[in-house]
Amino acid sequence: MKRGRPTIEQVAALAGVSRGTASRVVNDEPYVSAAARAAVLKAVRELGYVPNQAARSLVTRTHETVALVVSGEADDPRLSEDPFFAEVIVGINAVLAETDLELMLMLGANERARTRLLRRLRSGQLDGVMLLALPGADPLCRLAEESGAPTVYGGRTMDGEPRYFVDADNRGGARKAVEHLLVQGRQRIVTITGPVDNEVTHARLSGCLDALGGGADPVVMHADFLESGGYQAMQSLLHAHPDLDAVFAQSDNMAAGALRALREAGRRVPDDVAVVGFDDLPWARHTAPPLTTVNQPIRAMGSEMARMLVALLGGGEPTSLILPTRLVLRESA
Amino acid sequence: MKRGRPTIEQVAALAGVSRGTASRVVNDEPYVSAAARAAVLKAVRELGYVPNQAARSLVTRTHETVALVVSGEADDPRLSEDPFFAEVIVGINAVLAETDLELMLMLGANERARTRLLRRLRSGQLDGVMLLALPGADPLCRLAEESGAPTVYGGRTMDGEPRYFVDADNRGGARKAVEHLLVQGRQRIVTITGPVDNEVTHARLSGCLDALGGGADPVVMHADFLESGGYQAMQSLLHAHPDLDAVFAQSDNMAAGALRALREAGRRVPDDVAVVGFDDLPWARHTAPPLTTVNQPIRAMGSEMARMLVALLGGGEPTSLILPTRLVLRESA
DNA sequence: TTGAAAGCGTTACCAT
DNA sequence: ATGGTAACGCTTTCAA
Repeated sequence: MKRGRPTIEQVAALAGVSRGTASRVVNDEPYVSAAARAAVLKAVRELGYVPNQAARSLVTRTHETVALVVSGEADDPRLSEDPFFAEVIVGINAVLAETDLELMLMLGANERARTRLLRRLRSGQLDGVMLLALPGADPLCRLAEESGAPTVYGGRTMDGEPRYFVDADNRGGARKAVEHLLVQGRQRIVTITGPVDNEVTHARLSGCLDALGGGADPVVMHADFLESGGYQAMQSLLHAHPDLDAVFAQSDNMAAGALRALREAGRRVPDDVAVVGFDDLPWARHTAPPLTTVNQPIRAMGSEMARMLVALLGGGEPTSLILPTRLVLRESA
Repeated sequence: MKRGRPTIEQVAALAGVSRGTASRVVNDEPYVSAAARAAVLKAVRELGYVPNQAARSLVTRTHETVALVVSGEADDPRLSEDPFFAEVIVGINAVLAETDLELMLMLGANERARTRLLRRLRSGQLDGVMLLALPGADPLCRLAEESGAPTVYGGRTMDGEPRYFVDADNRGGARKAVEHLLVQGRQRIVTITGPVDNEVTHARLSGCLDALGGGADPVVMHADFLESGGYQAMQSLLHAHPDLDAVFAQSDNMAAGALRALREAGRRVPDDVAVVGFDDLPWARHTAPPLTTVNQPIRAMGSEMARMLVALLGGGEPTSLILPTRLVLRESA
C-alpha cells in the first residue's frame, strides 16, 4: 500500500488558510499573523506533514544535498585498509550536521558507477561536490566542474592547482621527517615512495629532497603505499645499499613492510636502521618498535572541505587551505 | 548565471515529436517508431539533455536513492579507528554500482543531524534504508521502519530480531576463539568485553560461555572495545587473577591494549599468557607478537545488506543472513 | 504509434 | 498579511 502523505494543501485546509500562507509558515517566512502561524503549525503536527523534497527541489532548484565523490578504484587501500576515508567522512559530517545539507557518497568504482555518477552530477540534483582525488589526474575532476555545481578538492591533482582545495602539508611533513633523521646523524637515508604518477608521492618526495639539500644523490625506490610494496622495496634496498642506516617510507603501511623486511634481515630498529613513516595511522603505535611517523589531520581535512563548500554555497569566496602536518616521535627513529 | 538545462520539451521540439514520445524514448519504452527514436536520441545528444531527477521523482515517487544510516555517536571508534565502517561502505558500493541506486550517508551525530535525518527519511526521498546499528538499542530503528521505506539491518539490535538483517556470526567466532585456548590447555581464561548493553558484546560473550561450558565460573571484565579500555581491564585482571594464562578480548583494539599491559607487567605472550582478539583488523598482523584473532567478513556484510535491499526494492523476499567468522592463527595464541 | 492534456506538491508572484 | 494562480519538468493516461 502506497500511503499518500499529507500535502500542504491539506494542512492549509485544516488550518483554514491558503496554501501560500501555509507554505510561508512551514518555511519560517515573515508576513504571517501569529494566529495563522499557530493554526498551521497545529495542523502540521496533527497531520504529520513533511514537505515533499522532490516538489520543493523542482521549483527552488536547490537540493540540500552535496556529494563526496571518491575518484579511485573500489579497491584502493585508502578506502578500506586505512581509516583515511572514514576519517574524512566523519570530518565532513561534523560540519554538515550543523547545516541542512545531506551527504551523497559516490565511489567511482566501475565504468557503470562512473557513468551514473556523471549523470547524477549533471542532472543537477547536487548543490555542491567535494572531490577526493585519490589517484593522479582523473577526468572526473573536469566533469565535476562542468556540472556547474561548486566543487572543492581534497588534495591537489597532478595537473594544476584547483580553484578551491584543502590539502595536507605533505611536503613540509616529509621534510621534517628527513630532517629528523639527519639530525640524528644518519648518513645513508633511503626513501620508499608511492606510485610515480601520484601527486602525494610527488609532494612527499619534494619535502624529502628539501631536507637532503642535494648533497649526496638520494636513493629513491618507488612502491605503491602498501605493506607488501614497502616490504619488497626494503628488501631491494637492503640488497642494493647494505650500508643504509635510515629509511623514510611515504606511508605507514610501507613502513610496516619495511619493518618486517628489516626484522627478517636481522637489522635492529632503530639501532642499525631508523624508520619513519607517514600518516600516523591508529596502529602506528602498536608496531614493533612503535613507529615514528608524520601525522596529518585527516578529519580536519574533511571538515575544512565541507566548511569550504558550505561557504561557497552561501556565496562566499573561501581561500584554499594547506593543513599542517607534524612529526610524531616514537621509537623507530 | 543560472544556466537553464535543456528540457524534454526542447528535445521533443528539436526531434520534431511530442513530449510523450520523447519521454518514452528516454525511458526506453516500447511503442516508438525507429525513426522517431533515432531523432530523439540525436536531439538528446545534441542538446546534452539529462532528465531532471526532481521532476521525475515528483511523478514516479521513486528516487533511485538509498541511505546508509549509522546510528552511533560521531566519535564512535568504529567509525574512525576501525576500517569497519569504510569496509561496509565499499561492500555496499560494489553492489550498488551494478544498479541505478545512489547512496546517501547519514551519521546520526548530534541532535540536529538526527532530526534532519528523520525528516529526510519521512520526506520520502529514500527508496530504502540500511541501518548500521552500532550501539545497543536505538530509537532510530523504529523510526526508520516507520518511514515506510524497506529497511535492512547490519547487525542485530538488543530488542528483538529485525525482519531483514545481515550479521556476522559473533557467537560462533567467540566460541572458536575460546575453544582454541582450551585446546591449548589454558587453565585460567579471562574475557574482556565491550559495553554491557551492546548486542555484539552479548553475542561474543555467549560464544565464549558456549566454549567454556559452564565448568569453572568465567572471569569477565567489561570494557569499551577501545585500546585504552583493554589496557585498563588487563591491568585489573592481572591484579585480581595473577594466575591467568589466557585472555580473550572481544576486539582487536582491546587485545592491543591487553598486549601493552601484559608487556608492562613482564608477562610473555604467548608463553605466559595467550591473547586472542576479535575483528582481524588490518594491523593485527603487525602487533608484537602478531595477533591471533577472529576474522569477520565486513565487506561482505556491506554487500549482502545492499543485495538484500535491492531484492526488497524489486519486490523480493530475501532471507536474513548470518555470515561466518573464522579464527586466524598468528602468534599470540 | 503518436499527441494533447492532466496532474505530481511545492514555491513565487501579484493582487488584494 | 493573505489568497489565487502560474510555473517547475516530468510521466501518464486517454484519444486519435
